[in-house]
Amino acid sequence: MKTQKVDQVTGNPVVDLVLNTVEKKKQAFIFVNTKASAEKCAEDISEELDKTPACELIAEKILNVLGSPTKQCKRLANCVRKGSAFHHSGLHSKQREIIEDEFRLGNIRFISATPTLAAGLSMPAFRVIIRDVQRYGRRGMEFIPVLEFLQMAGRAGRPEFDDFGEAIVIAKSEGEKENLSEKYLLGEPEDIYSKLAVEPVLRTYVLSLISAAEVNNFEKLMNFFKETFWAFQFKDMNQLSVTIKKMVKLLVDWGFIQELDNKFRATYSGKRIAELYIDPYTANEFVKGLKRSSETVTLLGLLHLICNTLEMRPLLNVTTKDFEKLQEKSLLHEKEFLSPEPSEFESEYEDWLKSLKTALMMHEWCEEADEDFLMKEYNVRPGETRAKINLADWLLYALSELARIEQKQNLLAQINKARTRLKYGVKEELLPLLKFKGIGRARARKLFNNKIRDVKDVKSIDFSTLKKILGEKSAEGVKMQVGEKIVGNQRQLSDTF
DNA sequence: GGACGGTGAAACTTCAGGTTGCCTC
DNA sequence: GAAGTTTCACCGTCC
Repeated sequence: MKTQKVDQVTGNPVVDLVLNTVEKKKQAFIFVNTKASAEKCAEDISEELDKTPACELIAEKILNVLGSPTKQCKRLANCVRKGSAFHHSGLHSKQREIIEDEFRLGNIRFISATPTLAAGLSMPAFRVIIRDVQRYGRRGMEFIPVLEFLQMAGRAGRPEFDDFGEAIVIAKSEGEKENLSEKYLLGEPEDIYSKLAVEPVLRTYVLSLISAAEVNNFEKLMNFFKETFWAFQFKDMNQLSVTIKKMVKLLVDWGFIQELDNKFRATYSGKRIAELYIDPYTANEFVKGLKRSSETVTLLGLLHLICNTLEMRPLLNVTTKDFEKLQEKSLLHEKEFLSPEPSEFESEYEDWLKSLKTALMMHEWCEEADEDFLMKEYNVRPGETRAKINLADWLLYALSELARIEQKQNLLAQINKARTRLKYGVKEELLPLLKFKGIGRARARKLFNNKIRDVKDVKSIDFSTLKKILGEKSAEGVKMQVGEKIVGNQRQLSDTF
C-alpha cells in the first residue's frame, strides 16, 4: 500500500490535512458529529487560509440572507471570507444553497459538515476527511453504521476533475487505526431492515390501504403485508397477524374505519386522514384535543397540540436550566392546553415538556421574536426554526380539516389565523397588512408602527409618506394593489383610465 | 489603586437528519 | 463519552 506523509504544522490533524490539500490545489469535505463541531472546525480551518475577493462577495451574500444577520450568519460569513464553510441542518436553506454552489465553482474550498452533506445531492470533493466515527445516541457514544461511513467516503473523487479521490478517516492511536480499518474498510455493511414494522408507519399504511379500497377484509390485508420486505425478513406470520389485528382494532376504536359483515370501510374522517398522510394516532389526539376545546382556544394551546405529536419530532431538548421555567409556564397556561399534562412521574412527562418548549419557541416567533433571539433562548438555529414552522403549518392544516369534519366551525377561523401568524411570524395586529403582496413581517411592522394598520389606511395615506416608510418599489406595489397608479410620484386612481 | 484585557483550567452543557398536504391572485 | 462553550480566577499592563 502506498503511504503519504502529511506535515504536522498546527497540531490539529484536520487542519494539517487541509493545508496539505491546499498545496495540492484541491478541495475537501470534513465530516464531524455535531453542528457545533462543524462550525468550530470550519473556523479552525479558516484561520489558516487567506481572504480572496471572490469569497468576500459570497460572505456578503450570506450575511444578507436573513433580515438581520444572526450570530451563526456572522460566524459563517467570517469563515467563507477565507474559503471555508460549515454545513448542517441549522443553516438557512439559501445559505446552504450558496455554499453548495460556490463549492462547485471552486470558490469555497473546504466544507465541514454533519451528515446532511453525505445524504444530499451529488457534490463530490477530491478529499473527504472523516474526523468522527462516533456519535451520541441512546447508549452514549455509538459507532456510526458502516453504510453511513461508506456514504461519506463515497463523496471523494470528482469524475470530471480527478482520476481518483481520497477518503481519510482520522484515528487517534495505532490501536484505533486497526479497529477502524477492520470495522469500516474491511467490514461488511449492515443489513437493511424494513421500517414498516414501526407502529406509526404500520397504522398509516393499514388506514391508507383500506381507505383507497385496496383491501376490504383482514385476509386481503394479510396478503398484502405477506408480500412486503418486512414479512420477507421476519417470516413470523403469526406475529405479523397479531400486530396488524392490533392496528385494525385501534383504527376502529378511533372511528377511522368501520367493520361491517367482516368488511372494512374507511369512515369520512378516516379517508381524509389517509389523504393528509398524518399518523392516525396523531389524528386521534387532534380529535380528542378539539373535543376538549371550548369556544375559544389560544395560539399556545393550538401550537402545543401540534407539537405534542410524533410528526413534530425531534422536539427541542429540555436542559437543566429550562426545567423550572417550563414547569412555571405549564402552570401559568394550564387552562390553555388541549393535550393534558401528564403527572411529573409518568414517562411521557419529559416529552410533554419538550413539546411545550417547542410550542413556546414558535409562540415567540409569532410574537415577532427574531432568529437571533430564538437561537439564544431556545438553542434553535434558523434552518431548524424554518423546518419546524413548515411542519407546524402542515399539521395545523390537518387540524383545521379535522375541525371542519368535527363541526368545530368556531375553531376554524382561529386555526387559520394561527397558520398565518406562524407562517409570517407576526402578532395578530399585523394580519390585515399581510394581505398585500410584497409585505411580510418586517414591512408590515414598519407600516403598523407608522399608524397604517389596514387597507383603509393604505388608501388614505399619500404616496410620498408611504415611500418614506417602505421605499419606492414596495410603496408603489402596495398602492397599485389598492387600485392606484403612480405616475411620477403622483397618485391617480386607476379607474379614471 | 482600579479598570481592563488576555490566558488557561475547570465546570458545565449538549449532542445527525428526512418525507408527507394544499392553495392562490 | 467527548467536544465545544462558558465561567472564573489569575496575572500583567496601562492610566
